[in-house]
Amino acid sequence: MLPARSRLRNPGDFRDTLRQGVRCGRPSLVVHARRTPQECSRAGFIVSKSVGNAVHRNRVKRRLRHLAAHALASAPFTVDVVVRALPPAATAADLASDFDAALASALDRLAS
RNA sequence: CGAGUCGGCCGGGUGAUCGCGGCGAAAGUCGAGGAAAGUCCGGACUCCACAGAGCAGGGUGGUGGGUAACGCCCACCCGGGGUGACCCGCGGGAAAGUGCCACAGAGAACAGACCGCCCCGCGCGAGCGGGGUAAGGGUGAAACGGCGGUGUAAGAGACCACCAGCACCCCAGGUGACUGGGGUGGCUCGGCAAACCCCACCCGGAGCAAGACCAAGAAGGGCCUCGGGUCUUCGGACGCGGAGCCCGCGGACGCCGUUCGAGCGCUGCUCGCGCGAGGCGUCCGGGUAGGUCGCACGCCGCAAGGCGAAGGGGGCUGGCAACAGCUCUCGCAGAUGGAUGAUCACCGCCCGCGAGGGCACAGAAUCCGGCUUACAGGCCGGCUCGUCCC
RNA sequence: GGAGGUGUCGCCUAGUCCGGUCUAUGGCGCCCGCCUGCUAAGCGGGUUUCGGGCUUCAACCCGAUCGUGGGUUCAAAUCCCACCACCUCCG
Repeated sequence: MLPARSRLRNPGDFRDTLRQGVRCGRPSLVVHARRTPQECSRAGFIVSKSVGNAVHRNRVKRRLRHLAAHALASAPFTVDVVVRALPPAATAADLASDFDAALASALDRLAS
């Protein structure tokens, strides 16, 4: 999954990424991303109470983190990414394709 | 065999690949629950100087025991339900006091006469007036013991026998709640304390965002209002800037105070006991939201090792039991935008003819003991009733 | 993690402390009528919801209902217990 240095860990980083980054939505989630001068890419996740109880929220967060670990390793440049999970994420079978599509679109817009 | 009742336990398994957090130099090793939940109780621990007294306030409420403690658990008593096993009960006090008992009804706690019954007087009569009467009717959730007899104008514990109930006394049993038996008394006394209250016992307050240490910085945050912007379902929502007010840090000035003592002691008052050199007001300046410990077995020791624990399991002893004692042995999640996961295969269970689909409730956040609530499916045992067979 | 608060008609509320005709008060909204040439405003009336009597409609009547479920009481929106949902605060 993601080691601790590849995770966003304070509120300031979250806020900067949400406000200054590009945004791409899919039915089950929204991806915010921005380029960063850090040595490695980082990811953070926002899973609100409307997604489900603690078990479902943890499961969604872990699946997303697993997907992000592969995706960020193959990104062409280092980025900070914040993924906001929407209520359909709890039961979405195509969470992986939604995430990949949203992140690819975000990286395209950052590259241009 | 059928129906029922009570209790205990489990909560998918194995393997492969890729990963995450703690510890470790590495190899490696450990890594969610019976409820981790709700936060309803009780403790440990930390700070408030100590955790003191009285009042106020809050809690508990049959008895005896268990426990670190409890509002929890066990056993027994009483009341109610059930043929029974068994279940349910905030289960002290209503002759300490205050209060309430709507509507209906004559009358609602002091007694009381609407209908009826009886007597007397008046009247031709229907009836009217006065008195007696709580046995009958009616009202109500509740109407001042029950059945029978004596008695009487009619009646009435007015009197009698039996029964129920109350108070007191004696005897027996029990640690006790209480139970059984006998006697005396007045003849009978309503309900509500999850109404105030009285009685007995218990409770100091806050909580790991407690608290301790280190580093950095001298900045901000909140409320309200005005201006303008974006979106709008026209209700409003979300950013930006300015003025004012409040809070926190530093500085300046003024006032009060340093044993004749300001102020403080984190729920209110009084007392007592302390701490105590700063406190209050005005003006000016201006921004950190970091880390380590607490914290995961602890303590002592350089070490070898030793000692200990409200932890799990086994055994023995005591006890009806809850539980306690002794002994052996095992294990120890510790994250902080928060690890404990993902994919696949086989087996197991459920639904479906099949293809196939599904596998409950639910995720540690300082740690324990309880309670309550949620929960697919499964396992084990005790007991009761009914029917049949031996 | 901890500390508190609130649930009453479509919406906002009163009533809860101290139990009783509460078949739940008021406002907004909605419906009907009057007024007007028409509308607005104004005036008058009705309106919690569900089930049943009940049948073509209307009117009327009965029962339940104050977040949910139990309990105390003759009687519960009100008192007690448990649960559910939502909201606020903390350095």
